[in-house]
Amino acid sequence: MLITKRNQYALKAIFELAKHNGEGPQKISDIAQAQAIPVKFLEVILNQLKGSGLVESKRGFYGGYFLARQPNKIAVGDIMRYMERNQEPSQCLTLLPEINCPFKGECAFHPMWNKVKDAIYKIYDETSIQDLIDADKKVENRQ
Amino acid sequence: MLITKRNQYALKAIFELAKHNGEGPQKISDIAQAQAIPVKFLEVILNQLKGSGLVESKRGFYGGYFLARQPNKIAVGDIMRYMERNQEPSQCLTLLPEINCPFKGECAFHPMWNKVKDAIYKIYDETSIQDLIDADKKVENRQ
DNA sequence: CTTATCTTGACTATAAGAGTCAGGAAACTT
DNA sequence: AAGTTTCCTGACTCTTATAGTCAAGATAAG
Repeated sequence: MLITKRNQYALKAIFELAKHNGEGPQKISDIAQAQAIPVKFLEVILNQLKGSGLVESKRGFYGGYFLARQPNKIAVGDIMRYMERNQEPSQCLTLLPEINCPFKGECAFHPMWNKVKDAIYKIYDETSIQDLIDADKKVENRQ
Repeated sequence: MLITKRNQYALKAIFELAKHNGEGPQKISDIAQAQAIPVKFLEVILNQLKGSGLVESKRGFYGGYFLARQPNKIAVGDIMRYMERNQEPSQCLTLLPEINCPFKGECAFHPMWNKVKDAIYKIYDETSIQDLIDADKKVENRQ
């Protein structure tokens, strides 16, 4: 599938943090519940996300996670790019099958794959977390 | 990954058929060799592709596969759309994780996913098999 | 009637992804 | 200082989509 669960969860977690931006650290368990993410899995993901510099954490009693920047300064593309870079097992899972191509840079399909990749990231980069929050509020009001 | 091997193979097979368009039926084994695809797997894929109406086949001695339309009348999007529709096991593999979204049509991410999907298919639909052939020729000339 | 080729459905294998477990380390509370 | 809450970490298992194979059958040409 285009977007792994892991990446979706990363996005949702940051979305949830943005919702409570300025309210101090948010607990993993709360984020997990709000976004329907398995707690233990989310621990792993958020911990991984710290490496991106997009989120920070605090341990102990009133600990939790919080955003390192304002939601309007975080693009979906920032998250996706980081998560794709950090796919451990192999590189075969990255957005496009560049590695599998037996003809490498010379293959006839490459230009098209690149266009696709660019088109996807154009949208990701145009969409900030704040935009998603705004969209979310609209949906809520409609109900 | 964004594009499964199966879908890549489907695209490559049709690309290969287009290269020899007008020369009569092409054998599966030849296509497989030219495009580095496991023969038995390609048998399955090409057979599946018949359902799309993009390719036709002929059995027996001088049998094989051939295109049902001219390469400039086949868009990559035609192939991709058909292959995505025919992913058997579950629908979770389709291009975007719509089914997995616990908030269905109301979720804040949906508009973005749809934009991404549209952007991808825009490129797929703008690219004909003939375009790929032309790109391929250019690469060959450069060498 | 023999050979080359596609046809078909069931089958197995692999690997990526999803998710868990158990224990450890920091920070706050009392 | 002791106890609780929370994040941290790495190794581990489970699931399932995807990849690929097998074997027997059908059709067309020579």
